Amino acid sequence: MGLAKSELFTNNQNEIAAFAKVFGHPARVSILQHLFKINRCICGDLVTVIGLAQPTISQHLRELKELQLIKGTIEGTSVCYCINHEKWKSMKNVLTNFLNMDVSNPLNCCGTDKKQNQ
Amino acid sequence: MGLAKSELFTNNQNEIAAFAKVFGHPARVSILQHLFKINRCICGDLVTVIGLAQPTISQHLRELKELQLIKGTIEGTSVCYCINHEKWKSMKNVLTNFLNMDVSNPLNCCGTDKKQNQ
DNA sequence: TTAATTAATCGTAATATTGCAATAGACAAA
DNA sequence: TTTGTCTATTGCAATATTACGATTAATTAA
Repeated sequence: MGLAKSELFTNNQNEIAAFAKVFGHPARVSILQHLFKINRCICGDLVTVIGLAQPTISQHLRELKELQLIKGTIEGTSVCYCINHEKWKSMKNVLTNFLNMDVSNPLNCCGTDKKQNQ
Repeated sequence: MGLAKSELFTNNQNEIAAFAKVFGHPARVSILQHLFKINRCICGDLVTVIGLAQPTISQHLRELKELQLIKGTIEGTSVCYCINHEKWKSMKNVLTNFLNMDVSNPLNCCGTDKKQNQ
């Protein structure tokens, strides 16, 4: 199918998945790291820095823009992209909450004497 | 192509993407939340709780197992799954480092007087 | 042994993702 | 206006993902 049955899940679960999904490609990770590093960037830079074709970079930028994690400002013929700090902060909250899940009893719940299925 | 050019990126970038990717589906988010909540789970439970078919759940469990975020122990005819806390902790480190990126100057790098490209 | 239970695997259909060449659109410079 | 520069969009090919019915494999119970 290729299509997640999102109606089976809570808004929070779908939101976590949506943010995680956009980080699920190293090019987008790399783009974000670059944007944080230089705090200003145009698309052409990224093509050189990353080594993917211009339409590919543009496509990855669009996915980041759709989640509002970055914003772009037109400057003449080029576009200046930068991190949307407010959105980044709220995304970080959502994901950090998920990553910080913990159990009352952190001991191994499965018997170590049993056969490990893997 | 559908295939990421992972050779263009650092090990760290690929690792971040791999972890994020596995969280990029709400079913896997839900499975992990359930495992944290009850600290012990058999596959059949998940099929009931989540509402996807058994082969689908099994497939999602395999992806989580491949990254060693969970482990399964055979108990009779069923399999007890639980969080691999050591791996969860190291994954959390990797992703938290990424999410905690910050810039020296958190001000908007793009002029607000310019046209917003979106 | 036979039957029942449980989870993994296989096979397949539908859809999504990745990547890029070609093109289009927007702007600046000449 | 024309030309050059930069980014977005379109269209497409290759591959990946999601989901599930059917089956298999492993174990337990009768």
